[in-house]
Amino acid sequence: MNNLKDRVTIYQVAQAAGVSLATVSRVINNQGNVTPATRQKVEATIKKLGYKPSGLAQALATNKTTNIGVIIPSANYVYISNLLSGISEVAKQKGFVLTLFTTSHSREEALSMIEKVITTHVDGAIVFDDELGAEDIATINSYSVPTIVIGNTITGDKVGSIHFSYGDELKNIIRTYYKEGGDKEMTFVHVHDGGRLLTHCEHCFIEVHKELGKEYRVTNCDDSYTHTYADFVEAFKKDPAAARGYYVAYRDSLAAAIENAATDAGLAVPGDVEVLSLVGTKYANIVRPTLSSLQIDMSEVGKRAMLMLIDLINNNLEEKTCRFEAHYVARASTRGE
Amino acid sequence: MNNLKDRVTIYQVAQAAGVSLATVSRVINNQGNVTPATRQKVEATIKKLGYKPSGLAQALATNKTTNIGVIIPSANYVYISNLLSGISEVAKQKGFVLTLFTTSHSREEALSMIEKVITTHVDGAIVFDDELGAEDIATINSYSVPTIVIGNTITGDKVGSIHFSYGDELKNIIRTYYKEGGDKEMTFVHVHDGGRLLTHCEHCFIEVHKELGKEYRVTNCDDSYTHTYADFVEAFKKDPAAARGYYVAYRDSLAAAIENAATDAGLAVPGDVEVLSLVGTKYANIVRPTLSSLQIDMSEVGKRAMLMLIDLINNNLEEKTCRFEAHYVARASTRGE
DNA sequence: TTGTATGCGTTATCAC
DNA sequence: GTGATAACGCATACAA
Repeated sequence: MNNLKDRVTIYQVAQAAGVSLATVSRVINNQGNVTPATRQKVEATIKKLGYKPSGLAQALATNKTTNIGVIIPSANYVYISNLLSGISEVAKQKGFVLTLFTTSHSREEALSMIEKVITTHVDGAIVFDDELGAEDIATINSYSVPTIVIGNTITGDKVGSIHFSYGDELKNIIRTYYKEGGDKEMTFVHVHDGGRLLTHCEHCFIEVHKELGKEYRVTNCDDSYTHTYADFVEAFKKDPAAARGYYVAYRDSLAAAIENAATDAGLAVPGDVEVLSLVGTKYANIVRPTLSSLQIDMSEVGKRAMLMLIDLINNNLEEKTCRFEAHYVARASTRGE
Repeated sequence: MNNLKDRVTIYQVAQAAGVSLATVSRVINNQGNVTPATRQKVEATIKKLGYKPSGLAQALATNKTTNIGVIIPSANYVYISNLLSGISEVAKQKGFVLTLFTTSHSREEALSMIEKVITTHVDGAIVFDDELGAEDIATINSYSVPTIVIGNTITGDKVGSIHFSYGDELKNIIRTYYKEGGDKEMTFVHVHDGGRLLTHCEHCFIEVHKELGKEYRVTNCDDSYTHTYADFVEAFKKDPAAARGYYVAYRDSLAAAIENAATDAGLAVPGDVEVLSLVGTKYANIVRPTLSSLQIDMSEVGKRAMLMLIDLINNNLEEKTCRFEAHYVARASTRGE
């Protein structure tokens, strides 16, 4: 259990080099006021002893960890790892390190993770959890640790946010579809605990249908390719006539499950079945037929979030909120011209 | 910059509750020897003041962070996020937090990350970096921070390892292919900086071909779906006759690029072109034709790594090394019966 | 049961 | 230029 016991400390370096620990500290931090001679002497013994300063003690003394807390749902979706990858890239470049806190689509867990983030003493945090509401952001704000919330519009003194414009774009797609003669009934494929982005999209989906006076369906599916595929194959085979429709799915793999099910059930895509993926990734382009999708470059979102956070930490953040437009890419899974 | 300045300390709680800070500390850590009355009093003021203990100070005092350093290549491949997800799950369950260090397929960077891990004062580390060699593991070992290395067989006093049996299984596949009448020439699709796992596979690929006295090809491709797809489409269209072959690709998306290119160039899969993916994920089952692949459940690998690490930290690790078998799943992208 | 004193490994403010 | 010394926020052995 004494795994860190044999750690070389600054004091041992000082003793071995025959100087005071203050001098060693100066050498480490590249501060002036130290003779080249003694500097070399100290640096030599540092190398000899294999000394590495304790980030812990440094952080305690300076009140600065170079540590960013990242709260994300544990599910390993491609778009989340893209986000993480973007955050990570900028963080590394700017000298920060990421501490990961994963939640499982539950508001309570997200809140408890936020508390954990506080005790972990991070310089800032990036939160991507769909379950968080306004009052939760207020809680975060009250801790006064700089935070960027992704997928929300709420801001605060120490809280900035990035949100997505999925709803409007989805509405446009649907309006255009009917206007250009689309005649299939649309089905929104709902996922349990999909988060507020999905809820928002579903809300918009229903709204625009009511506005247009069109019929629509909402169906549930499991958040797994395999299950969804099996369920739809069964449904499609049981009643091919009823299968005909335009399906709006949350993610690529779910959308792919539906189009694969259709194809394997002998239905034509997009002839009989059209499919739209809301959160498209590079896989929208890999599966066949290629998936029409709404796309947001989550890696870019991650980079932006990290940059905003750094500004927020330095009290330099001008625009506290930032909007990412989802843009529609029509591919082969829907009709188009 | 004084973002943490207004943090409530244990001392303020003690003062507000009219007790000594030692008592507060006892309450926090649920130690006995404290009257229910004072306990309640302290807990009340903790809640009132919104006190959260500083993990930093705790770690410094106890010489224990509950922090695991994870070194992975920054590339956001699905199999890596699966690994991370597995690690994360067990870590959370066991009360550890993950600090992420990303590298970019360079040995130097991996080594510098290891140094960073040391200063970050983690309780243990999990390293998944294909570029690390034996001497590097020795370096890790010298810091005596418990470490699990994934993708390597080397161990040390404080170093355990998990390795994969890709090579043998790949050789079996190739031998079986020829034995059962497979007549296509095989091409190993090489990726620059693909890491030692890829190198190992390539080595085995060549070895078994020499053993069998068969011709083979090795070609380079870019580590990106889009580029690889474009390159292969061009090549396939230019010379469809030469295109005929069995291609061994590193990952699903690369393999998918090849089979999509073949299909789109008017070639039949697996009639004219057969494709095998070395590191299969769930996407092997989603793309069409489905991809024959070697599979290892990276999430399971992650879980196991974390469990081994915990044992290592507690000096309880019996088997310092562990082997994961890659198993072959024949799907529609290769001939089979 | 509770309080006091010391140490964890640094940085930073002083004197010298 | 260099060396004592006090923080940083907490845990803990020891004393009361």
